[in-house]
Amino acid sequence: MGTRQSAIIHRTIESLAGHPTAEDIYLQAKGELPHIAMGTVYRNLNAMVEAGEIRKLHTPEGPDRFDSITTRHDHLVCDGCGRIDDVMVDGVEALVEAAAGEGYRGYELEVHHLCEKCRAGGVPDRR
Amino acid sequence: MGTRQSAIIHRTIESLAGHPTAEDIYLQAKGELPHIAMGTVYRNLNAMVEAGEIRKLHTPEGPDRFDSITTRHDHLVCDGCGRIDDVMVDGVEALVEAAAGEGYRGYELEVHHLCEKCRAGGVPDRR
DNA sequence: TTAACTGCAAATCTTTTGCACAATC
DNA sequence: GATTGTGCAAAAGATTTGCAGTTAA
Repeated sequence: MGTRQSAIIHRTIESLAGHPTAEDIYLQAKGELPHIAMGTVYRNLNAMVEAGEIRKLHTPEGPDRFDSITTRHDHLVCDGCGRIDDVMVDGVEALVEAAAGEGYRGYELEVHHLCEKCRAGGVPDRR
Repeated sequence: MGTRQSAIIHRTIESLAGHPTAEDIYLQAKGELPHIAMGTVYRNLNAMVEAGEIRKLHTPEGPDRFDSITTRHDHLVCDGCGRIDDVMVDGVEALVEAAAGEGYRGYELEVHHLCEKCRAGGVPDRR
């Protein structure tokens, strides 16, 4: 079932907490398979997104991030350090569905805040 | 008050309906000022975003888009053709605020659907 | 005149792709 | 043996940036 690289990439994205970038995954995988190529990582990641196994997140600045949790959840983005946490905002779906009408397919909700660390450290927010 | 280019860029983004890309704005502005440079467009656009005069939208594929409407509103994205419309989903803010806690700064809600045209035309959705 | 802004082109960064070779079925 | 996937390197796409020259205050 699949190649060595594919297995490693699957395993890696599961093991990496948070929302790793393709490069995070690449570097991690390189530890196990030093000749693995960036292109291979992207190809596999994209295939997994296509298959609905993982999600791709687009960030304001910097590279895309990948999310191995595919159950319904939202994201809490720190405008200071860029850190992304998972969060659940209940009750949104009904509102959205009503507004979208026919053809509705889903939604993405991004909550912005300044995390505790950034508030404490006086980190200037980036937007 | 500002340069000729800045004025044109301001005017252009106001006049362009929808959610134009930097290139859309560049091409339009070129009509008035044939030597205007892409870098100038980006620099001005970024300054306007910084100043809170416009918003920047990140799209899954393709370049960023700019939105001259800064009042609270959400986006309805067609997964078929990529078209972005404005939409209002009321009642979300209270839910989000409660979930975010201290440090809350705002949210972005993207509703995905297949627009009428794409449903009729049998356009395969892109995600 | 000084400071801010522009045009141009090159650089950067992220992601994709062509192709010859290797691994899998 | 045929197909599918990989490594490598080059290409592509979007955005930023250095710098010399221009424009605005």
